[in-house]
Amino acid sequence: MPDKREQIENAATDAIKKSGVRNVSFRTLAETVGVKSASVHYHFPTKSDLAVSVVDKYTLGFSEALDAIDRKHKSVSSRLMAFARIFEDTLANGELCLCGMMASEVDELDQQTKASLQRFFREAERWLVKTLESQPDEVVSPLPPNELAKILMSGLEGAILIDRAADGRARIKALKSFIRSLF
Amino acid sequence: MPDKREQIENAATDAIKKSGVRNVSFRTLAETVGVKSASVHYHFPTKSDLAVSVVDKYTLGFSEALDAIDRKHKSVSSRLMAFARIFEDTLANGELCLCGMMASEVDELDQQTKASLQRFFREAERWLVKTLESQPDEVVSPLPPNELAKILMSGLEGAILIDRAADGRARIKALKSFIRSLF
DNA sequence: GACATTGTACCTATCCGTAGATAGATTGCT
DNA sequence: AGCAATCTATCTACGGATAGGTACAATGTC
Repeated sequence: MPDKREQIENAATDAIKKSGVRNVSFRTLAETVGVKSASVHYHFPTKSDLAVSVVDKYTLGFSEALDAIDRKHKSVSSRLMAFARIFEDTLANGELCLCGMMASEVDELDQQTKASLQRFFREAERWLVKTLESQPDEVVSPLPPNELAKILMSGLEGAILIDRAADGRARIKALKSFIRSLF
Repeated sequence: MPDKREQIENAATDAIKKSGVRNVSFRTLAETVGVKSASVHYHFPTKSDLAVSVVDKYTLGFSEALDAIDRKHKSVSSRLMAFARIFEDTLANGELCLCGMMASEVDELDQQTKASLQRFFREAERWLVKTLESQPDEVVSPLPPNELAKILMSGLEGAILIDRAADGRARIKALKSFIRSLF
């Protein structure tokens, strides 16, 4: 059993992916991990502290997943498909990408949390650009890697957003078709 | 000055586009239009009633905007660019598409509201398919209209979601490049 | 035309639940 | 003894929702 602190972070991550920061309460979080809400405040004095920790941890985990993709897959196309599969799995869990969800709440986030959030998208897109540039001849598209990366990221975030609301997975499938069409 | 009822709907629409249904309160809404919260409950007994009305009204307005596009633009490419511009304008206002925002809250919506929400995406994508099929030779893509429509819709929803969080408009621009690349 | 009835659109006041946050006592490990 | 982690108890705030009342216009009836 990990630290209570870590359990709280994990519970918060799950809850936020399902219904956002606003819907996560210290009380519910506390019940989930079996402590009192005051104890949650001990580890994370304010909700903002919790949000920043959760985003940073998520970004780290995402980054590690990308490293794992680089190790397991060698072609650009299989790397991109593996990238898409991360989103597909998230959708299968009835969740959104944590940062996609929090992006919808950006109006209510403080500067620190927002900065962490922006870092997530920057890093994800940076990996996509790096991947697309690694084998320039492999990709057949008139669009530069820089723009393709943003199209893919936006498309995948939007796909799970809509598919989840529509109780389907037609959009994530379409995004995978799009990736295949690039090769 | 329109009906109070309509004023309430409009105020709710604006507020939801900025920070979601959860963040809209009967009290704030009432203050915005200059009545008491009980009066808002008079027009919309529950929050769900309000949400359904707002989504349906938004869908109607969106549909009318698409009709206007059909009247003003004749080529597929200019129609799609005009479609993208709807999202671009929304982003410029610091807002999300009302239904994109509500899609992120789908866990907390009741069945009626969810059904209305799904109708919005169905209709928007139906227009895209119809538009893409209207001049099959004009579009150069190996992907079927059906999938292209979902890619475009997901991409645009995701683009404004991320761009708003990132204080930029790079992603909506990339989506417009994508549309141009289809011709 | 006059009077009673009903409906519309608001009001004041209040209920009950939940939110984030804090103070201060308690426990338990080293 | 001292520090970390947790507790109990409580505060203030705001949330949706409801009860019950008022003013006034519309409608129906004699």
